[in-house]
Amino acid sequence: MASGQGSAEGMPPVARALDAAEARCLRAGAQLTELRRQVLALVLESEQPLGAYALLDKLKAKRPGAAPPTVYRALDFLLEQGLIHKVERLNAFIGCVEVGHAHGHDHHHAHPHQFLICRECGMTLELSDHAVAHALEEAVARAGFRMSRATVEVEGLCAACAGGAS
Amino acid sequence: MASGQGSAEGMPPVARALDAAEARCLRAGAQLTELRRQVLALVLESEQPLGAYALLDKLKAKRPGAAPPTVYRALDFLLEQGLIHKVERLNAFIGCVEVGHAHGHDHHHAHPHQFLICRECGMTLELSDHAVAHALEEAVARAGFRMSRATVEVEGLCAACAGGAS
DNA sequence: GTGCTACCGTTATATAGTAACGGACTGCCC
DNA sequence: GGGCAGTCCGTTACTATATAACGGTAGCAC
Repeated sequence: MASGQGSAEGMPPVARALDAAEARCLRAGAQLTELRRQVLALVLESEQPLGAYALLDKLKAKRPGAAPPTVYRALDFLLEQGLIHKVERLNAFIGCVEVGHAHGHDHHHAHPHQFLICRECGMTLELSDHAVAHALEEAVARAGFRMSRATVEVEGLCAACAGGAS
Repeated sequence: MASGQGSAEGMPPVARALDAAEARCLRAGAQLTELRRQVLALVLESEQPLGAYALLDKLKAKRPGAAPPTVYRALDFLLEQGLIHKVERLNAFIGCVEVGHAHGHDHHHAHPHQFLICRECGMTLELSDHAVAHALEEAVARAGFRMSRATVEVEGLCAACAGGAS
């Protein structure tokens, strides 16, 4: 396997996600190169969404010559493969929680998802709420639109931060 | 009235919207100054969402000294008053369709809304679908979040563009 | 070999957004 | 009237985000 381990048991979450990404790219006929893998690892290691330039800074530790196009090209690839998402409100990128889950069919990319962003602590949570997705599909169809991708992002207070200060 | 006309009948839509905006600001105790009015007019005159710098270019016709802060300050004000929305996916601004509608109570700002963006022709449609808003509220609450603002933007094909090319 | 493609390094530039300072004006209090 | 605070806006400079364009290299088909 990609991480050189025989099984997913006991592996750190990031390594497991990288293996899942590797497998997914293989199936899709896409190449998860070393650069892309490094960028994906950096995104996954971060708890919070990471801006492209923050990513670039981190990347420079391993790849001194890295420049904006280096990260953006990798990010574009990862977005296309559905391995990460972009949080539009933050101009930042975050790992997709669905990668590595078992699926009956390949959803190529762009599964329905929603982000909850805490304006206090910055924590960002990904939901995959079916009811929201369904309601949105209906509304879009009623308007005569054909949907290809949806961005649903909520800014607010997470449970912890809402508890502290009203 | 602000536009110097006695009634809304027969007025061009933009002028009517400007009057509504004026009234709304009055009620809110906010000042719709000449600059802010000009920026709002430019946003309303455009069929499609307008970027801040596109706006700036247009504004320079009337206000040669205009600079980025000129537009951004006006846009911030208009956003706060709920007179325009920002389309995050496009980094662009568009007039709010709800202004001028009759409301039983003042919703200060931020009514629930969704954008449908045609990737072919760029047309952007604002919805105010209650089912979507409701589903989202429920999902957010289940996650223990307190929502303050939501961004819902769908990229796809409008009826016209979907009809032409499958 | 030649030609093609994908990937990436590199430089430069475009686009989006803010910080910070100062001047003009208004309203208010005394 | 003088002083004071608040709002609005002009102006300069700057930060942050993203892309264009060119060139090199490695792999592969023929």
